[in-house]
Amino acid sequence: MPELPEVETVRRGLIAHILDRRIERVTVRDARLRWRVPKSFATFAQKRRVVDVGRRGKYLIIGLDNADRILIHLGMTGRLLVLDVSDSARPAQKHDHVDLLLERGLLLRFHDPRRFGAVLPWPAKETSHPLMEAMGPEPFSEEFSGDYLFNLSRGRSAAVKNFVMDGRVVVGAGNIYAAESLFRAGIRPGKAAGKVTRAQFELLAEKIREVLGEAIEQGGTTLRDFASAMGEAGYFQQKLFVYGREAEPCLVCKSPIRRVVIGQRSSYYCPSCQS
DNA sequence: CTGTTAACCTGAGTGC
DNA sequence: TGCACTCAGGTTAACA
Repeated sequence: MPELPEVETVRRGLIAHILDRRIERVTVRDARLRWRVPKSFATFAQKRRVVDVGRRGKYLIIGLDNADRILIHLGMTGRLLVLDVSDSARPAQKHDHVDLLLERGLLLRFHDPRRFGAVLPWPAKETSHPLMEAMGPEPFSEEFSGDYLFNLSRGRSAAVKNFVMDGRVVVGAGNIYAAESLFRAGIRPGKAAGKVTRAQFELLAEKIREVLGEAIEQGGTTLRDFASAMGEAGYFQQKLFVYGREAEPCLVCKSPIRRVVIGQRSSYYCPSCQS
């Protein structure tokens, strides 16, 4: 479900609710996520106060008062729900895998039908986390630029769409936003990364930032089940030019949008606007 | 090193 | 209704 804008939307939603609250109790109903939630997790998180809600790529990083951190990844279908215990006190539903009961009657609940997500401890004594070591730059960082993409892509035969979706190249561009960025930059998704010109990468880097930025402003893209922490839908889907629009007319030139599979993922593009 | 593929898992939708 | 099949916002591990 979530690419960078959705994770950022969740992060912003969480800040208002969980910051400065103590974690009273942790319940792990099903530890079988992308990686097992370790047995030690409850002890690790309990009695700690939340002092920060950060993000790196698509990972949420919940900072605790002893400098330990909780890593959360939403995978494809993960959701984090902020529930008011006193008013709803809903019993756990199917796929409600992890609960963090916070002080003053708030419940942070991790729900994930496909279990591609993750909830992991990240102890303070471990400076870097193995899952983040090889991670590429944030799209809004100085480091990320057309030159950066150009230099890194020389000699690479992989499709440019796979290239920008590779988290080691740049974080945050998933299947939707990669397609939308490539459309706005006028580049076909299947084009070899090594054949994309410097000028094209300059435009692409700009469009990636533009698309991600607009999506964050719109509260993310809601296709099936994305909702912010408070259950609000995102609205960026109304601004999608190509994603999920196979055979529909291009919003710019009316040519039918094409769908092709690249790297096992559906890829959408306009054969006339993109070359 | 680069590139490709299978795999992890459940649910929704479609066509017969 | 039921069944078989395809597809889905992510990422890693294993292979060539």
